[in-house]
Amino acid sequence: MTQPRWLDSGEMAAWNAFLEASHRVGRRVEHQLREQEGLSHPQYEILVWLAEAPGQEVRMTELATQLVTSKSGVTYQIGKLEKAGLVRRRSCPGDDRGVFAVLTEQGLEKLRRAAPGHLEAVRSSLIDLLTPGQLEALSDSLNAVNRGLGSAD
Amino acid sequence: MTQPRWLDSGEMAAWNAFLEASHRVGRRVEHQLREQEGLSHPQYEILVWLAEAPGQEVRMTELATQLVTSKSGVTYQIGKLEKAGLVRRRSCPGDDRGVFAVLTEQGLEKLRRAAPGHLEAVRSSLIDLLTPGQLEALSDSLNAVNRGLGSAD
DNA sequence: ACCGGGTTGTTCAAATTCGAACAACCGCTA
DNA sequence: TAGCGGTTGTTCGAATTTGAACAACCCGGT
Repeated sequence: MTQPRWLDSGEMAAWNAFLEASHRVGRRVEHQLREQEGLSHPQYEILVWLAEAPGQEVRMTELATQLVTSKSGVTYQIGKLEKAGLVRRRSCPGDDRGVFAVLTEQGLEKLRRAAPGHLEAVRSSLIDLLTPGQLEALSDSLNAVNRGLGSAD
Repeated sequence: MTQPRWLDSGEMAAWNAFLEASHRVGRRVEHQLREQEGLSHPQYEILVWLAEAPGQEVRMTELATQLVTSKSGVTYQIGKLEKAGLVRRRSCPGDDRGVFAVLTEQGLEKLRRAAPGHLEAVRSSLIDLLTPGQLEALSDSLNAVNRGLGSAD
């Protein structure tokens, strides 16, 4: 460890803004989904990823990677969604270890019903608070961050 | 509810980038603190807020507001920090309901030791991945978001 | 066919988070 | 001073998350 590399006031402000925004936005989105749709945000995200995947199915580990969460977390949430009939499990042909999470018809229906309210929450919590230029700049910056962190896990 | 206001591809990309960055950055920072300093991120944040406050003390509810978390969450974490000797509680003169969380000498020491590694993690997870221009743009955008959400809780 | 290293998904215990409920208290008003 | 709406911090149970440990499996080299 060499000299500590402190953050200047601008860098610190950016970090604090990032932290605060993460919490505030995450909180609002989770509340909306929970109260109006009876879904947690992780659950909703799973439904989205499944709906967009070919065959509406994704392997458990790939789901964990995409959602940036733990494997056990995915096991837990898929269990919940399965009990609710929104998702089912399918063993993976050609790999006895593998498990596909598959979106059910009910799951797709649930997603369709939940989407408008969720998107409205995303708008009011983030999108509509920014000018088009700000939004684009935000997107660019965060994409750079994600590119930087995606490789070095 | 009127017509659903869908997100265009740019808006959706921004939202996904925000979600992914929140998870990736939060995860890295939490890991670093946990592994190298034995602190959770919420705990570290509490120490920072206390250190910066006049008298190194903050009321419980104010702490919850600043950290954008729940009151019971603060009660829990302060309990942990108190057991570790990093924080102590002080009843609030003039308001028997009130409780101050006070940073101890040990707590300040802990913060001083933990800060360099934490800041290095913040750098490698966010700051150093962006150009100065990108960082400023990010800061501006997120500040706008926080201003928008700060009032309408 | 058989190892040996790597992968996959689950289980488990521990830690954390949240909101609702609660008791105690504050300040203001009649 | 008695009452009442609002605030404060804690407690409680339920839900969620995590990593480590694990059993089962895959695959390439021998």
